[in-house]
Amino acid sequence: MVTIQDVAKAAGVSPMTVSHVINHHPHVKNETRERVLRAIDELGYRVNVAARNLRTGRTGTIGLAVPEVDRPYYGQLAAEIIAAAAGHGLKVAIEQTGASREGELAALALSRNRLYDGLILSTVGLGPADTDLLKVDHPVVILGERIFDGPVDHVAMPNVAGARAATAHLIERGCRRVALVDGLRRGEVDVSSLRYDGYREALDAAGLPFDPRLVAPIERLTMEHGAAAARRLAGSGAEFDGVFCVTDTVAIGVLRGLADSGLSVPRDVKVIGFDNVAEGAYLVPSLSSIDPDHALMAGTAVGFLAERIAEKGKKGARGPAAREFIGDFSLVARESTGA
Amino acid sequence: MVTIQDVAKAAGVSPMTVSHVINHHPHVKNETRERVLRAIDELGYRVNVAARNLRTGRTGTIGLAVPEVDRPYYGQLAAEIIAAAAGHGLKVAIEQTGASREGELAALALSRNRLYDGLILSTVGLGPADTDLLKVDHPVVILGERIFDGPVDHVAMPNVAGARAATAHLIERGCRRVALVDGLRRGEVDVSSLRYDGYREALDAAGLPFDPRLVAPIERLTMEHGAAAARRLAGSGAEFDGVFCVTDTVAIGVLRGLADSGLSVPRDVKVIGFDNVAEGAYLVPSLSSIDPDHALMAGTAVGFLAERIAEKGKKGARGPAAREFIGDFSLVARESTGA
DNA sequence: GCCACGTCCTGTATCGTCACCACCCCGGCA
DNA sequence: TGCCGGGGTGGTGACGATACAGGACGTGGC
Repeated sequence: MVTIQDVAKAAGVSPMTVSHVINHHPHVKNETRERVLRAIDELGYRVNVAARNLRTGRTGTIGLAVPEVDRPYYGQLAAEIIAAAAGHGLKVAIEQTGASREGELAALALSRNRLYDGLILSTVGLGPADTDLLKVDHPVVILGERIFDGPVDHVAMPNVAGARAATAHLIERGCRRVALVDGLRRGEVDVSSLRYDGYREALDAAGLPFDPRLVAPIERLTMEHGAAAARRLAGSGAEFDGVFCVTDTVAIGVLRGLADSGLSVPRDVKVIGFDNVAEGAYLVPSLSSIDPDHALMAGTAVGFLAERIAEKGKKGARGPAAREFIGDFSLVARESTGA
Repeated sequence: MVTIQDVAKAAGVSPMTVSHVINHHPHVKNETRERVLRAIDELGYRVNVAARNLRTGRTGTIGLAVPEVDRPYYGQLAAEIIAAAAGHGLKVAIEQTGASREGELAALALSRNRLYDGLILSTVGLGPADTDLLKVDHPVVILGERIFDGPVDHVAMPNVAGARAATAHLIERGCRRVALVDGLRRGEVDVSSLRYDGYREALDAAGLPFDPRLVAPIERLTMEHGAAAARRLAGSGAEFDGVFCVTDTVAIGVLRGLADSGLSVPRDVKVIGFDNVAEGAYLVPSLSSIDPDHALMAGTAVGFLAERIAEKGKKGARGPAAREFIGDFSLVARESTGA
């Protein structure tokens, strides 16, 4: 294995000069630099990242903990995060938490082992009760929802407002009995609870009554459960002419379930989702959705994290207190809520 | 920062003993072990992964280079790989190559920097001409297609056989004019070329003529391009009653494009894809596809890589020569090829 | 009584890099 | 002439862990 020493010897300089060249430090004569670069090339020298990491205390890698990358939403999120991180010279390692509290804690632990410079955590399992666990001395950014008064930076979706807009859109399009397919509401700050709130607000604003029979809770936010929920709704005898689905992934399942039940979208029932995953535009009927501007959210999350990582370098200032960014959204009306 | 030395001092043992405890080495008295564990706990000691990596020459992380994780297929592949790697105690960092040759080379370079113990490369841009570039001294497994006589392990899809089966299925269901939507065929070993071969074989076997007007090449294997291709086909005046799509992602677009053109699936046109992505089962109509057993392929790829990594540890034997595993497949018939 | 062996533990020497600081040299300026 | 400053370069010493070799001690066989 060829080390920096070997290169130094070959180029007739000290290892430090080689290091300066590698790291683009100034104060190296052009001629020297070129001699070093030539030696590097000839010997086929490659920096040993592990040694550098040890010396600098940085790994150049951040962790991204998501429930499962194979759900469309998280895959697209991961892609955005990776792209944004690349802009900061950071690599991204993905942890799958399986949407469980344990998985999320395990990801936190890895970060604590200095395997990652920082962690972007897309929480599902952690709740306000766990804020203490987040009081760690390494950079963490929570992405996707809000942990009330958490001690770390948050990049949150416009959950309530988006859900309200989605529901209002259904109502505008003529729906009077809007169903809701959402996940288990465990507290005040999980996606399902927040979007439920938005749904309720929109009903209230329109003066429509809330009918608990139109709420179909599902255990996991998957296509499978979405489809089952739609069939359950259709089979329950409760009348409904619109469905707000807590995520697009669920909505894809719901569209399927409605078809299974012989209901036509948008004629019999209008459907809207949340997340605006790429697939939505290509479904038949195409899926209306709330678009939370993933790129901006991903960019902001990575930006927050990068700042925290940078400020750990300097000893002084701990930087600003926990920040919160709530993304904006736009409504994308497509065929599933069409006339 | 608390180091192994601090723990050793607190527990009244040598750093090595602490190391042994951490790494579950035998030959440590129970009482000693517990004393050490208590010290670790009290001091809040965490191993410094960077230092361990430097000393052992391993990082415990493998790279997974895919074109883009936000395409359903690669997202699902990534999920399987991450799960399989976890079984070997390996983390996975994802590189997005953007389906370009440069991106794939960049991923190789990172691996060469010992940032990763090994690399799983889902090639799209590299061709047989690049086999030399793969002659590297660190573990690499090519996943997804075959680079002819490459010097590294391969885990390939049953591309030709699968495509033949898909096309034959359309023919069995009564199609006589089967169109093909595939990517650019650049050589002999890219996905598009191999699946094209399978398509041709099935036509020949059924005694159906090949009509070049029924081949719609697209630049990138995306939903967008798939939809455009379908509209092009429908508008071209060429008659067709079946479409084999080179991937499911493309097929999702094709279904959309056919709907835009007023064609009904499966009544007017039957459609089949390749990959069996999860979404396929929930589309309306649900998508018939070739299921290549992702879990097995992912498991095999990770297994190959893990073996190579292990054998690098011992100095002797370079292990077996380049291996090749071609996965099996099954045909999943759904509504899109229904009566 | 002696040796061989297994268990349990330790001292020391790196792994390859970069931070820190010292240093040299030379031109410019008082 | 002497001093200063800064561009360019190098020496030293960790970073925190583990590999390796080996030592102390106890046990058991002959």
